[in-house]
Amino acid sequence: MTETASRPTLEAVAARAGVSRATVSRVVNGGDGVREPLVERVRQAVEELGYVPNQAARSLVTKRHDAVAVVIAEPETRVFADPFFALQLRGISKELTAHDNQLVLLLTEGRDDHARVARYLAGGHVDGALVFSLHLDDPLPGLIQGAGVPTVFGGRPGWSDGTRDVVYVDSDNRGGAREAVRLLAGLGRTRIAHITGPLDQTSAADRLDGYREVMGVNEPRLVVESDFTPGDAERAMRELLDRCPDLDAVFAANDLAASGALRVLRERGRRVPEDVAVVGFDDMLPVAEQSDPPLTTVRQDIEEMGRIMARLLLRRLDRSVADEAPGGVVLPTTLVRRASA
Amino acid sequence: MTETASRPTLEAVAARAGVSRATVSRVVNGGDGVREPLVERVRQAVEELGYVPNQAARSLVTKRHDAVAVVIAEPETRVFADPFFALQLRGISKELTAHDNQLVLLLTEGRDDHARVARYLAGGHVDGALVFSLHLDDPLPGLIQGAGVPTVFGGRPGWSDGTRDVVYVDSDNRGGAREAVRLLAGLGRTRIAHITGPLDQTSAADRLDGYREVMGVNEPRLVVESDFTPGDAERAMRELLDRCPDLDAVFAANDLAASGALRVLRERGRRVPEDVAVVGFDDMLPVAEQSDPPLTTVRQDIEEMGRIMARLLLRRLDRSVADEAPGGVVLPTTLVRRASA
DNA sequence: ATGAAAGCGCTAACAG
DNA sequence: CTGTTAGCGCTTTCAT
Repeated sequence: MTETASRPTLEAVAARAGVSRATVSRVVNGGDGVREPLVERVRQAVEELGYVPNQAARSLVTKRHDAVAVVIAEPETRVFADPFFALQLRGISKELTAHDNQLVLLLTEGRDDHARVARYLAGGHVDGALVFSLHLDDPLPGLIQGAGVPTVFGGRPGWSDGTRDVVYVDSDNRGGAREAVRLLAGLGRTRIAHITGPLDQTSAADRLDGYREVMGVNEPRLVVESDFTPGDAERAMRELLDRCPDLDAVFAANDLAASGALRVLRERGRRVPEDVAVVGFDDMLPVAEQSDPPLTTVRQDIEEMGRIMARLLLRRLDRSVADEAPGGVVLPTTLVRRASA
Repeated sequence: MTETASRPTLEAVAARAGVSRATVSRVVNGGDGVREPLVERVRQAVEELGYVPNQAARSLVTKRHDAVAVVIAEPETRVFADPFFALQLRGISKELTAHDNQLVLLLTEGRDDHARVARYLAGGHVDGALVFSLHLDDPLPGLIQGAGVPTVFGGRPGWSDGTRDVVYVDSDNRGGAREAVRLLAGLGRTRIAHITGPLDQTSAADRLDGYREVMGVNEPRLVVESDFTPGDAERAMRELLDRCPDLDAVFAANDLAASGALRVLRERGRRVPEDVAVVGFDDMLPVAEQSDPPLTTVRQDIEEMGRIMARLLLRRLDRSVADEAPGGVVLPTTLVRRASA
């Protein structure tokens, strides 16, 4: 590794081009109001010296960092077992880089990390934050709001039931669930069970709400709480089958859970979809397409969600004044019909 | 959002504590050579004002950023369909934050992005880079080496066959493959097929090598190239079955491919493991444990790989001089026995 | 052991 | 239009 040999500074470029630092700075930052011949000379010098602006110095004066933090708070390891965040990150990354912003990733694993993240955000290293707070009781969102950094949340934060002016992007979990259950009902199924996700997450709670809205009557025997994992969904499915041997459909809160349900159904000799129709949620391709039978499911465009979060934040950062639509953006879902229902 | 109200500076703390900026700086950075009573007073002032050092200002003088870039070059979307990178990121993140370093994530999607990444790295925003270069012909690694940033690679880079002094961390793909095939052979299987990964990736190539080493004879009819996805693995499995109807085992280059193979085997009426034994690679839990039957597979500790990469890089950064063991670190794999073989 | 002062590399008034 | 001049907030000699 060659010694970094202190990269050239503005000064050096200026000398080389025979102009002042200010002029070089102008050219480097867009070249407005500098006459063509000079611009050209400076460009040349920049090229020859391989000049790259020092971001630290720039930030020091502009107070801009062109960087945003992505905070993923996830106590459970589960999250990394599905491609959810990966997709979201990709969407975010695309949008951010399209606007020359860097993505600083902050993964948290527990209470200690919370303090660290709060400190980091308060330290003004980044211009804004994109936060995924999945749990109702998560203290992180509060800390972050306290840090005074413009923030957009991924998923409806549980603690902001309408009042606070948080900005968030979410899928239409409730609407999607309604669609799923309506499909099942339209198929003539009458005993439609629901395997929920962890109800301390708004996405799971909203899906349950959607289910209930369509079902009308509240039939607790048809609902069992689970945790979005296939393993626990198997347990849930068994419980459901024991309680209601005559159920003829199940709406699982996500595809992973649906795949667990499918397994139990097969093991118990129920044919899908003939005896029991199954609908999942997410349209996580590797799971939904590869399950047996392939899953009918509610698709949400995760990558797009990420992109929109980034876009919202960037817009907020641009117009320095807080403006327009503080609330939430809710993305539509679409039903994807495959073999399981 | 309250106006950021310009955070307190060192100056402010100094005033408050009745000392000089230099003293505050010393305390903030460890407090060596400052007498107890003063240290206490400064600490107090820092606390009261909620002072957080401005990283940009600090970097400007120290030329240190306490940040490292993680570059994930992935032309294919496939990668995000499995939790591989997520796990690796988590390992990296843990190690990095344990040493007060930030993680800047750079995702690339094509040629344009390469230039951008190279520029970013050359721009000296980060102290080092962790790079995942999975393809033989990837130009990125070269660009990065050119940028003169200390780098550790994830996975053996294809272009560095022994010569260049690259640092990398990899699983023992070849050894793991050998173990898998030996198990199958030990089970009395004699016609062991192999579904490979994309052979322009060293991991896939190494696994194939391991397979061949144990098989001894080169029997091309038993090997078909695939791409790590379940869908294409199905195609591969069918081809294999057509060419060698009497095969009695298959070693798939990863769990996803194994799951595809399993599906075709079932569809063709072959019992697993009675008729055909199957072994995968990765031990990607949601896939390996949930497949039917559960997969016997070669486990690699992805998270640990990430952690070690970070550790290596951090060590490199500490001792400013290039020192010791430049080569590669190869992590052992372990065979996990489940029902499929 | 502490303080004074000199920049780090850049942008942003302000002159000219 | 271009150059001059102040700093941005911090670390780091160098005195004291």
